[in-house]
Amino acid sequence: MDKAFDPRTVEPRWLQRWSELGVGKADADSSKPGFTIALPPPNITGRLHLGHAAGSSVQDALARYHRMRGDEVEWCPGTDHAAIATNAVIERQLAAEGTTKEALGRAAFHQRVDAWYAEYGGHILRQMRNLGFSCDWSRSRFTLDDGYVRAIRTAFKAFFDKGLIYRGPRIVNWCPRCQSAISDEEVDWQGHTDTLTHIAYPLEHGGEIVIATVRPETMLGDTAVAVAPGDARYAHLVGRTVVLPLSGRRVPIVEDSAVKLDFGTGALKVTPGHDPVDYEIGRRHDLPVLNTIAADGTMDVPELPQFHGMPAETARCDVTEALRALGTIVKEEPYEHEVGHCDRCGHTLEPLISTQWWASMKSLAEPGIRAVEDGRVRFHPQRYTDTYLAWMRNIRDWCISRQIWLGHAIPVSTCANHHTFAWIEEPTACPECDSSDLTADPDVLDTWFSSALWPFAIFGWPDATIDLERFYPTNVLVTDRGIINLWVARMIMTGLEFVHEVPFTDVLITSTIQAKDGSRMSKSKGNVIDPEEMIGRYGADAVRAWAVAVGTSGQDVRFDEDRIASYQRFANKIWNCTRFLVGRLGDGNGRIVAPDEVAASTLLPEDRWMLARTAQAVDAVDAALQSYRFHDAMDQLYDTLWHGYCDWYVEMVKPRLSDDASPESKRAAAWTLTTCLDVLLRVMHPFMPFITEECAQRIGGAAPTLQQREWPQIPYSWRGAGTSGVDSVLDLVQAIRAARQGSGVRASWKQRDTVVLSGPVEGLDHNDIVRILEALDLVTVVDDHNADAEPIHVVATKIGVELVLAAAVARNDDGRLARQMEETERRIVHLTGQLDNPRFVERARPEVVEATRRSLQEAVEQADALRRLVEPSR
RNA sequence: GGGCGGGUAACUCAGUUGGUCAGAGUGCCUCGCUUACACCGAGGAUGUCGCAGGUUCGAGUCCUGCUCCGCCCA
Repeated sequence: MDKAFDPRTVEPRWLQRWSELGVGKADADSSKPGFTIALPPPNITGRLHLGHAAGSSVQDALARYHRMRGDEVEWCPGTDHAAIATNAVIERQLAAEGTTKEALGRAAFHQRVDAWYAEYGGHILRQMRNLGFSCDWSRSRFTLDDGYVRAIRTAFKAFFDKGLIYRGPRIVNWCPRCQSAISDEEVDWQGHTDTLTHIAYPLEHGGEIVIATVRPETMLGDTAVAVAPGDARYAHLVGRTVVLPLSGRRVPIVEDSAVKLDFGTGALKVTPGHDPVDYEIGRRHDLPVLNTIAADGTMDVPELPQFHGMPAETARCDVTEALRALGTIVKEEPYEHEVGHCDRCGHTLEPLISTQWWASMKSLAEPGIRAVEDGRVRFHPQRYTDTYLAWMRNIRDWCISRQIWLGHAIPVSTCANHHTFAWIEEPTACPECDSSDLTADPDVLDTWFSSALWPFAIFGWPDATIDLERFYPTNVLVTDRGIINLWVARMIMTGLEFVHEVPFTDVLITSTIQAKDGSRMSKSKGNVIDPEEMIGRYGADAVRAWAVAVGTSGQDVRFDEDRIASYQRFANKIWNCTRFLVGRLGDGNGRIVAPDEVAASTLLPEDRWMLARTAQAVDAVDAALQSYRFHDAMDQLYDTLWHGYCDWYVEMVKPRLSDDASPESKRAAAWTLTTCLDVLLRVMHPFMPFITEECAQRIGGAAPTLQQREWPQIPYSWRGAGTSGVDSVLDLVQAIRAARQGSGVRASWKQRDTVVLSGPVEGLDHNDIVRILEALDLVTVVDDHNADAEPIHVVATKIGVELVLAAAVARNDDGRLARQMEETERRIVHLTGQLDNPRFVERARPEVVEATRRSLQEAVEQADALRRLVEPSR
């Protein structure tokens, strides 16, 4: 084995092996319990980013864990057609070529799209395969697959026939660049500093009312001025008429509770055609709706030719100037607010009235709310339940149509006799009047409509397939909190509606990885971290372990490359302790000769100590994964392998592996070393699959992959075997080391020091203590020290010693004992105070009081030991 | 404006029902290249757990207010 772990030579070997063994492929006929994860489908033309890598690491850990637990695991991958994004790319290409999609025609446009998919599509899944994620690649799905299209049309038609889908004019978020409506959930709000302009609107018959707005250009579409009900400043004006500057139109002053008293002047210009709040006000007061901005974002005011056709942003300045010329600008002040941008292309959105298809959500939301309220779906961390419920309880109808060409056509046609109907198979005649003069709807569906069907559409719904029966509902959904409403909620609603079962029982929300400075990672800021680069630098295991440890706390985390590096070192540690066993217990061919199990009676206390620690780690991992606390699991494994196994156990046991050790003791040590490493490798495998495979392979008799090994079953005998005695000796070792260093002895001085034990350790006989002490440190335990040697006194938790340094150094009491004494006494005072308080003894739980008493006793014992050592010798 | 979350060692973060919970990793200081590992080992220093109140025998841990920073929704 090489001196250091090199992921670049190890990883490719296992990628190939897993692929040959078909590790991810699920058998729908298996009789094992099922465990299913639907991979949140990434954009087919996308590239893997850190968030994907982190989320996939978590899913892979779950998948690998459950395979080892004996479940039939289906982790179904796939991709999403990302209509708006891809549509935008193609349109940009066309524009660069000096043409448009309209000039090209639909057929040619779709050819362009197919060519684009062929060239860039699926790259992200290939990246995932190359990183060893154990998805079931044989079941990979794409939202434009034929079967998937049928699922979408089936769902659409079911909604349509139930009257849950309707078409009508409403105010929408319109992207003038994409030329399409955008749903509320896809609006990217960005902070802007604009100008809040106060404008005096003259009243008919004299007087004025001053309104404040950040969008003066929309005043051309004002159809009212609103004030808050009961606002004393304006109550006398309600019902009067405003004469709008520039257009001269007469509009009423109304009262509406949407108006905020303390915002601006307390008087609001109402533009129902171009502001969602105003739209609602307009509905309540039956105001006319004027469209003064066209779909391309230019002013549509033919009656005012000086503004007509200019971009709205330009018009904002020009209108302000025109008003200034009229002398009606009262005040202009800077104003910070949030402005909606298109999620996909970044363009500023323009709220405007548009005729769209809508899905009525209220009746679908109710079962979805109940499913979460009664715990059929659980969010982790739990608090996201509130995010979900708040949105569901205030749900609004969903704009499902998009005016782009790419995507699923809205499966609706209208015949010459104005019969409108939804269909699954493309129709040739109207089902009502048999007319063959049909017009198909030109719009396409929101991509999220198809995503909403993901957990069952991937398994063949609407057909009653074996896969659907076997794998639905899925168990866990691992995703980002940003799409709880956009996606998770909708999957729950459609799952309940169409398959009558929740689509998953647990939703695990992963952390958002921020840039080092806490800002959001984004391509435009250029602060994006490429996961493949990190993997190249530190190895896949390091990146995975980091992602799993850091990515499930439910808290945002700042990217910290050093943290990944620390897991690289951990992988190296795993490698090297395996290398140690291969060196000492190997067959000469790089494999460990697995010793036969030894009789329990031959195990020494330190062997039982290691078995117990290993058992504890396995239990902790199981418990942690039960509640998705991956961080705890990783911490436990890191600590047990590095500090328990490598730092302590391997060091304790080294002398027993030499040729002059007793064969029985050597066998016990060899068996314990091998067995514990094997167990730890298996338990670490879900988190660090490559290094664990590579090392486990070197322990004789292993299966072709750890994925075919069982999750360790810990024998009862491993647990609870009294190990506190060993811990006490280890404390003592640390104390001796500290004392020696505190005395200024050079560490390189290799003469053995002498130790005189001051008392027994429970559960250990004298030989045990001597063996462990002498194995871990350059000391010899003797009955008594030389009378003229001056000892250093050392006290650990339960045991004290006199340490005689072999090196003739001047005593350099650094005040260690005095500090220790002080600390212990402080502790005694604190604990005594607590126990002297009758209210504590009365009210605290008995086990707490008991624990406190024990602590006090230990402290007193330690103080005694300190005194015994210090005082008589002075 | 409404809601949620965060402010714990120099840095990045853990702290599951209030009672050894003041931790880890990194960094820093001292020492050591001892045949598993310098991607290492041994030892060490560092925190009035954002601020102010309150509940409690006892509070990073619960409640209230304030403050700063994120996110979601309007």
